[in-house]
Amino acid sequence: MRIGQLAQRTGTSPRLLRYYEEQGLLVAERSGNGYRDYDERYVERVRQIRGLLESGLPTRVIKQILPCISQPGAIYVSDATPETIATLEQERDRMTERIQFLVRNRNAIAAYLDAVRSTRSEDIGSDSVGAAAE
Amino acid sequence: MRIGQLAQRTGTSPRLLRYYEEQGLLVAERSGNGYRDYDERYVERVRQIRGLLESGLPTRVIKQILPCISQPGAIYVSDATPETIATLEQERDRMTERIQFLVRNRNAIAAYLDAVRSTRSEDIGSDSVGAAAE
DNA sequence: TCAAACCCTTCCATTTATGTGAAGGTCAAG
DNA sequence: CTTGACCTTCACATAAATGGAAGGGTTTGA
Repeated sequence: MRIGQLAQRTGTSPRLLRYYEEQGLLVAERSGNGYRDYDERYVERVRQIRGLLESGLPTRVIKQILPCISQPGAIYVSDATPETIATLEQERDRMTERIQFLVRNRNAIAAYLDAVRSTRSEDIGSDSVGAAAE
Repeated sequence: MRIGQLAQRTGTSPRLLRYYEEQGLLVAERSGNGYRDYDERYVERVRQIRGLLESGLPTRVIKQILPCISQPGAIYVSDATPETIATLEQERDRMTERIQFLVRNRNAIAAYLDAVRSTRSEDIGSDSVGAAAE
């Protein structure tokens, strides 16, 4: 598929996909006319890039971990240098920390919202106490 | 405590803490001489700011959610406008998505590392198969 | 007491990372 | 032969953070 369609299917823009290629994150094949040519797997790959970026990982790191987690089977296990492995272990641990941190804070927000809900319903009376729960 | 000490205890710099104050993220009390005066709770607050920023949340959002999750008891429940509540609900959900995404990818990395480990040990022989497991 | 270390504000410039806009040209299909 | 999608390239935008200088007050400890 061409760049426009991939952009559409991933909710991004052609511009952004070209930018990712420039950054070495998402290098496309080329068809005869010079157009970028993406196959189906690129859809998921773009989503992963977006997600990792939104989770605060820098492109430098994404570039390293993406080839390892894009392959369904661990076919490409061989091309892992010791440095890459070290990076991966480090990032795995960083992600674990980040997850714990986010869970704690998400729960704090949720708790606050619950508290607000009870306060509100106390203020108003006794109506709709459990309404609109998650 | 003064700004230098807070910086030291949070692994940041005075410069950054002043910057956060400028951004409305971390407004300090002032003692008589004009020096910023931080109490113990600011340590955790700084860590929360750092963590949320590293997790990809913009300052605009952090500014809104921080007052709600900093209070141990939900004392300050009252000063929540409907818009704030909407933001909080939205961010709670976004964080949930982010958590799920991170867990999936962290697990993918972990699985890859495990695969590498088995491959390596197959290559070498039968030694140290289950060593250094998480 | 006095110097070093710390603090203050303000201003301005720069860096890094992520992303967007637009100009000028090519390709393909109706 | 026009329209729309694509190409490259250069410039610009935004957010977070850093650095430094000017110019001046405060604390601390030798």
